Amino acid sequence: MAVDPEHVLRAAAALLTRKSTATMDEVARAAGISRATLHRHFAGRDALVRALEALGIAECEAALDAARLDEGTASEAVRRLVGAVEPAAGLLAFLYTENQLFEGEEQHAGWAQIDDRISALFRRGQLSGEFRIDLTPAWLTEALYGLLASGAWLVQSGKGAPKDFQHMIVELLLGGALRREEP
Amino acid sequence: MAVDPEHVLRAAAALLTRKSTATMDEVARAAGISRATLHRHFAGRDALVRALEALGIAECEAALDAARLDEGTASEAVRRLVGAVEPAAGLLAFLYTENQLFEGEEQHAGWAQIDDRISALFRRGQLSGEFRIDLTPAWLTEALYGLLASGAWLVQSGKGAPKDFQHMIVELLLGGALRREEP
DNA sequence: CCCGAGTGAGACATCCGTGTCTCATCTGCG
DNA sequence: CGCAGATGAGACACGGATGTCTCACTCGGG
Repeated sequence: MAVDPEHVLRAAAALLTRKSTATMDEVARAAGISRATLHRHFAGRDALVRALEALGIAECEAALDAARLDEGTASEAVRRLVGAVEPAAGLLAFLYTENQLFEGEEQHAGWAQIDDRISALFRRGQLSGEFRIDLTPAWLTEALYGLLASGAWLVQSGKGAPKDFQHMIVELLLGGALRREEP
Repeated sequence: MAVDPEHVLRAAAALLTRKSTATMDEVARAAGISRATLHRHFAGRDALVRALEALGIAECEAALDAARLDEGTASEAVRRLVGAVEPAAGLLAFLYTENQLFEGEEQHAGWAQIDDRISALFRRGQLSGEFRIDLTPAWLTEALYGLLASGAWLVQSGKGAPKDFQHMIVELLLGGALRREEP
């Protein structure tokens, strides 16, 4: 029975999201295949992570496309983006921390492109007067990543409901914790 | 010459913050001692991480004390807290990700206590009408952790200035990205 | 001065994950 | 039915990190 590489990647993502140090053997088990077969499809752990990275980037790009960042207000676009990226949040959180230990090596060019698209969204909001200008687009982008990871972690640990994911992140990112008189 | 365990811990924290997979040998080198001596003070890598955890908790508690969370408005307390915790942000970011792979094992009770103190601060802000009530204290606490990690990462990667650390985090956490007419 | 605690350097065994290989089994297709 | 390709199970060697041990050196106090 032919193995579906896509399915293997999904299983690997789901496992590594929870246990980033999982063994190749554990990944194989999680995917329901043997270690040998896993190795036939992905040369090694490195190749597997690279493939996951490519998957994460692809999902990110898809979410960016689906969110139509150029349409409507920047706030609406941010809300759509968070909603669209939610299913991939766990995988992204894994890759986010994984990337940080690539130290010397150059990171995948795809990330820079994603950074640019998100930064451009925040910049658009600033230029339209919608967002404050004392917080740099780079920081807002990084903060979005951090909040996505925190949100994914909160949901995964059971301390938050999945249905609140989008609301929690968008409201905090855009509105902040302070109470307002006026919307 | 007697080795100062405190100094060793500081060096280990500084290194592991940047490279979380650093070897015992690398840690020893970073601390300016031999691997044998490192092993005499910390039974193994596990013991070293536990000691770092204790250090991180202690610094967190110290920051919580220094921030005097019960005085003034909750906003002011949050600002003081972020400022006080900044020096330990790197270490905390390391422990934050490290804790997630403790999976089955019970995590150090100290973290729960810290969570409680921070959650209590946000709850105080909500009760006083200062903070909005549609975001749970648990989420605000988790979000603070995420923003601290993102901020530390931004500064460490050179994409942000250390002097902006406190402002970036506090302003985003409390005020959000939206521009306001009124302070 | 001498002694002992503490340290550095290195050897050594061990464990764990990895990568490769072989062989038996199974499945789908002609 | 029979074959070819794919899979599962396991053995095996390799490398890296770890933990332990020994031995020589040094520094500081009695």
